[in-house]
Amino acid sequence: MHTMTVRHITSLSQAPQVPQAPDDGSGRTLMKGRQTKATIVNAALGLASQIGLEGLSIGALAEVTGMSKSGVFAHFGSREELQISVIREYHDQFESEVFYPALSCARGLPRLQSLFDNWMQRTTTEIDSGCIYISGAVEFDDRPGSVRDALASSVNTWQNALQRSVAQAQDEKHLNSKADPLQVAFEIHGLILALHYEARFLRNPGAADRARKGFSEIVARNQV
Amino acid sequence: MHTMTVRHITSLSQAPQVPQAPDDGSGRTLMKGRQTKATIVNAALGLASQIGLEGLSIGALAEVTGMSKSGVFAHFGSREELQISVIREYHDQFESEVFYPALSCARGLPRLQSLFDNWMQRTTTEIDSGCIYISGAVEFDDRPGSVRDALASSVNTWQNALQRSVAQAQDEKHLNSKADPLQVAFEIHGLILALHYEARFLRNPGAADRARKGFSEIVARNQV
DNA sequence: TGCAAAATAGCACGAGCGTTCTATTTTGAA
DNA sequence: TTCAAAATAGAACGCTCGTGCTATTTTGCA
Repeated sequence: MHTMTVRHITSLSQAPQVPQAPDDGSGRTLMKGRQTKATIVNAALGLASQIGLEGLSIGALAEVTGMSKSGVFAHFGSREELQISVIREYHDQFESEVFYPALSCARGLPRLQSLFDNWMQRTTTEIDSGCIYISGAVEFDDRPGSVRDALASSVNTWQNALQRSVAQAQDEKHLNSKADPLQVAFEIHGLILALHYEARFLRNPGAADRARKGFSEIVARNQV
Repeated sequence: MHTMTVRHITSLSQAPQVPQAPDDGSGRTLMKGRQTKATIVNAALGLASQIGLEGLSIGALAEVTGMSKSGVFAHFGSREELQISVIREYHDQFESEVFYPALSCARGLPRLQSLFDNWMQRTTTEIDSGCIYISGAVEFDDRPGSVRDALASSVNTWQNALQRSVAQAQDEKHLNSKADPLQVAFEIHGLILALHYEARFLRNPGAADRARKGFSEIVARNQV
């Protein structure tokens, strides 16, 4: 039927593609699509935490959010873009739960201790929920592409922040100047990974205490 | 039709299960199915190391071995049983590459050092190939079932062996009797996990050296 | 050498996947 | 209140998956 509706052929310089800024907080001028997308990404993060970024499926996501598959899909254009959105969301949450709060502690050892405490707090939560920095690493460790790149970049940002904090503790003479920030960060990372592995997979009790003990030993060994 | 052969993974020497002993070496009396199954399991282990136990597909396995899907399938009866066979094979290889060779070193610190060296050697290889004890942990950390059980049981066997070796080093007065074997094993495990994560996923150079350095620090701290 | 049993192949099934195309509903500025 | 644009739904596609059936080939003792 009357399919030949003549399209309005406008000029090549189109109207703004992503129509005006949503101005997130104040309600109005915020297009509904943005909030829906945020809802989807949050649901996706919850799903991906448990079953992994690779286990994430648009069908399951549609069911959880009460939308249609194509409705969900349209917000991302591809599964990869959805996965990247999830990584970005996790990155933001990690930053605001672990990194930023520690900035209110004094440079040096206090801040390093705070970074570790916050990280422990987050990891303890993730014993139940799962962690996409850990599961994603094994899912994408030899699967090149934009998802892997986004994940690695995000993890690297955090690792660098941790290493900087160790170096600052050296500057403040809280830690021995002979210590190697890369070495210290490596060992701390190992404690977190072992905690996640032994508590979440093996369900061994006491893993959190061992991680904390390990951290204090690392600090003690590298103190001036 | 299918007899459930739930074999005990933790036993050191497993008796041949169903039809009479294959007498592996000499050719005769060795049913062809057994060698084919061994071929499949080996191919499956290679595949699973790279893409994970969950990524393992019977179709891909059939292609790799030049068989039909149903031909491959018939040897296992289910995908789960195939995954468990792979875990068993990995367990055996790990035992004979990491655990048994260390038994020729003297009880105590020499044997513990040998266990760690062999483990490092194996993990270094797995930076390229992948490790199903690590990838499997995140794939099955909240997916109950026989695959998870087999994996956890296998990992626990190794953890116990490691802890025993630490305790023996205390008996031999090589390590401080105040040390906690669980704590020491936890920290060593963390070093291996960090090595795998940072070398395989992040492609950071120098991770192996940092793991070795970490081990020697743990030993030094717990020495009498 | 014969022949049951074991091993393997061929085929089809139902389900779930990401994605595309088109139609419909909803939105929000003019 | 109007109406183009944005958001969402619906249906269909080609694909791969694990698994179940039935045929065919191969094996290895009698």
